[in-house]
Parts: sequence; structure tokens; C-alpha cells
Amino acid sequence: MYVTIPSVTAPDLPLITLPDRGPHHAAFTLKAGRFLFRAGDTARLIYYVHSGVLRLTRVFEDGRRQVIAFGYPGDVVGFPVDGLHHTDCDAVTEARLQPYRRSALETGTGDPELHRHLLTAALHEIGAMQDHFMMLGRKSATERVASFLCVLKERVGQSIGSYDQVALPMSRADIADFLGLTTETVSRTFTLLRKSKVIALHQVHTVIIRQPERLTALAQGEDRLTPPKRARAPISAVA
Amino acid sequence: MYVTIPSVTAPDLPLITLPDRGPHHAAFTLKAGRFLFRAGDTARLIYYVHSGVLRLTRVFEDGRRQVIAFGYPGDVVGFPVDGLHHTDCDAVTEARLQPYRRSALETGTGDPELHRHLLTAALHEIGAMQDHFMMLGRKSATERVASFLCVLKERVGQSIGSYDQVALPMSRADIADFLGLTTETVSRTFTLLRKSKVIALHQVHTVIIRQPERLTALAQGEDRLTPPKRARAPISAVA
DNA sequence: CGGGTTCTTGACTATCTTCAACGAAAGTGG
DNA sequence: CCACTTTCGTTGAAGATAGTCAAGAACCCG
Repeated sequence: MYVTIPSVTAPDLPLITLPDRGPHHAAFTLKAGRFLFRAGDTARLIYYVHSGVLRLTRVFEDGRRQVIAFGYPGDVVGFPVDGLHHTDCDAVTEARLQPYRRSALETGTGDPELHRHLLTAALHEIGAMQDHFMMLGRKSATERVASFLCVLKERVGQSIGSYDQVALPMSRADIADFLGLTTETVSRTFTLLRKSKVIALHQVHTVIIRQPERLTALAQGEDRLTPPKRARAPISAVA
Repeated sequence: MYVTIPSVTAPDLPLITLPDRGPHHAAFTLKAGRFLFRAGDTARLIYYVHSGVLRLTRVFEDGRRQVIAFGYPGDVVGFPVDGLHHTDCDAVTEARLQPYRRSALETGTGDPELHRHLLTAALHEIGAMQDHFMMLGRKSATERVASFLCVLKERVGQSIGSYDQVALPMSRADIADFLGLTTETVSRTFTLLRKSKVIALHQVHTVIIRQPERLTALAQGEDRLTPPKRARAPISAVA
């Protein structure tokens, strides 16, 4: 999952449902925190996410980290580059995964329909990543966080009463590394959104969208959050 | 072309050389400034770049622009999303292009080898974009510019005497929009690199790499440019 | 309940952007 | 071919945004 420009994206990518292919490739469960693969691993399989959330990351030697993407239900992760995995991938939450042979993507032999599905997923991936560049290159902190919440609302938002609720299973640090910010900035932005009554935090990891239109506007830079004027300390020495 | 992490990238992606496929799909030339396609166009063809440089861009309503990638010789551009182009694409310099039917990528029918080549290109694209996220999300201005020059040096550097020379056919604004910076910051960074004797500007659009190792170190944040201490004005009014 | 992690908040700082001006380069038309 | 106009690149000064460092609060887990 990437953060894409709302209006431009195909409204609902038809979630691919791929058929099971025998015992060797049965769906399986990955516990939270366990790694699915690491950068440099030989890629034998690619994975369709049935449920749960994965985290794809890259790290520098100096420790700087970038969350490349979150793998949400309907996503395909593990596209190989020259036969190798290119990122680390671990589970944010317990996840149910359907593995497919890399060859199912790379050679049409066997199952043409499956091949086409995986290829379509790869092309969607490219398109979504292109949109995400906009985010990282050109959006402000507020726009990034708002965009992130918008996308999650569309994909995994739950309607409760008259509001939509969004679960954020990942840590603030994950969100920061995904959006190219720091945890502090992400936290502060949540606080701003909260104080502006655009969102509410039901729990730390559960956001309620109180003003969806406002959030969308913020995501696209059509609106701004007024920074809280810091209470003017009465240093009226001069007057 | 994306800016990838030097050491991690496959050293020399074997530049795909694709065979011609009859008169309907003969290579052709695109003049500088002319558009190859625009976002939203139906994608009938995808293109292999023989020579020249293309520019893939996306723009916001409010005018903010992101250069998604530059299309250099050996690159394939125009990967479709749901049959549509997803970016604008125009020529930075006159370019020679080999078009292929979109179906050559999307269905294996016809020419399996071509199909595999295009698929490999798409997967490389995904990998390169993943690296590029690191750039936009986590690198400083100096690191971005240095990384950009490093990549170009590897791909299109010309050895002249004892130094490598790199042509930058695109404008500073293009570079800025590619790296997620402003033209001013790009310009200032070039000046810094020049004053530090890491590079020299032969012409505005021609860079000479004077200290390749230093440039690589800068690209990875292993070294820093000392900001020029501004000449302390003798306002010794107090003293 | 206790201890460690995660999240939030504050104060301060660095970096990059913005706004503005100027110079250089390139395109245009006589 | 030269003068004129326009675009592009560089530089400066000032300001804004996000980062850093540090501390406290909230949360989680055993």
C-alpha cells in the first residue's frame, strides 16, 4: 500500500482473489513481528496478502530507515529484482498469506490467468509508487499524514455510527518512516488534527475521522491547520 | 532512471536490446520538448529508449510538480496502469524510441522472449523506485544531489583525461522536481560542491567529477560539505 | 504492579524554502 | 549579425517547516 492521490486513483482496485494451488503453496499465517523475507534473499515466492498487515522496509548502514510500503489485504508483496528480494518484509500484525511461485509471475507457463493477475498487480504497484513519489517529494507533513489517513480510510475504514474509524496497527515510527518524517512530527501532526477536530483518537492506534471532507482537503493542500498560537507570555517589560 | 543506492544496485543491468518488429513498430525519433504521452492517455504502446533523455512527470492542480523519472537509454517507459498512462512524458533531448505493443508486456502470446524482457524491465522499475524512496524520504539536499550525480556518472559518464564528465541536459528545475527540492537549493548545492572542489562546472549543463570518492561519500552521508562561514562583518560596535 | 517501550510535548536549532534581485544564456526579429 | 526580450541560473536575506534533544506521560506486557 502506498499513498496515492485520491481522486486520480482507480476508486476500487478489484481485489484480486487468487485460487489455491495445491499443498505446496497453501496459504499460511505469519505471526506479528516475524520476517517473511529479507533484502538479498533469493525470491522463490511472491505473496498475496489475504489478511493482516505487512511492512516492507529498507535501511541504510547508518540506521536511517524507510518503510517502502505496507502490505494490506489485496496487495501482492515480494516482487523480485533479478531473482532477489529487494526489501525486508515482516508482519505488523498476524497475517494470512497466499504464496505463489515466482515463476507464476515471470513465465506465463502453467496458469495464464494467474500470470495476468500477478502482472496486473506489478503494474499497479508501479503506478501506486509513482503517486507516492509526489507525497515524499512535494507534500508537507500535514498533507502526508492527512493523505495517509485518507487512504487507510478508503481501504480499511470501518463505519461506526456516523463516523469512519481507521485502525493504525503500526507504530508512529513506522508511519514516520513511511512518510519521510520523524515520530515527533507525526505525533505533533496527529495532535494538531485532533485539536482541530478533524480526527479523534479513540485509542492511540485507532483514529476516528470526524471531518472527512476537511481531511481530504488537507491531504491535497486545499486547507491548512492553524498552528496553535503559543500563549503569549506576559513579558510586557517594554510595553 | 531513478537514483538508487550505489552499492546495492546490480552493477550493470544488462541493457536490454530488443529486436525490431516490423514497420508498424519501427523505431522513431521524438524531438526535444515534444510529448510522447500524457497522464490519462490510453496506453497502446510502451517504449524502449535507444538514445536521448525523456522526462516523466506528474503535476498537482496547484502546480507542484514531481519528476517521477528520467528515461535514459536502456530504460523502458510507459508502463500502463489499467491500460492508461499514469504520467506525462516528454523529451528532454531528442530521443530515439522503440515502441512495443502494450500487449507484448501484458500477454505472453506472440513473442515470449520480448515478453520476458519487458517484464524484467517492469520488475527492475519496481526495485529502482523502491531505492528512490530512500532518497526522497530520508536524504538531505546534499546527499540527493550527490547521489544524482553519482548515478549519472555510472550510467552516462564520459571519461575525459583523468576525470569523468557528466552531461545534465535537463534544467535545474527538472533536477529539483526530481529530487524533491527547489531550484535554488539545487543551485546552491552545486555551488557548494564546486567550491569544495568535488565537482567543476564545465558548462552549466556539464559537470566534471573531480573527486569521485568524495562524491560517493557525500551521497551516502559519510561526509559533509562545510558550509562556507560567512565572512564575519566587523560590526565591532560593542567590543 | 513494575519496567520498558511507545507516544507526546516543549524548547531550540538546522535545513530548506520563499521572496527578491541580478547576471548569464538563449531565443527572436529586424 | 546585433539588439532586444525572455528564460534560466545564481546569490542573498529572511522566514517557515521539520528535525533534534530532552523530559514526562501513557501504554503494554509479563
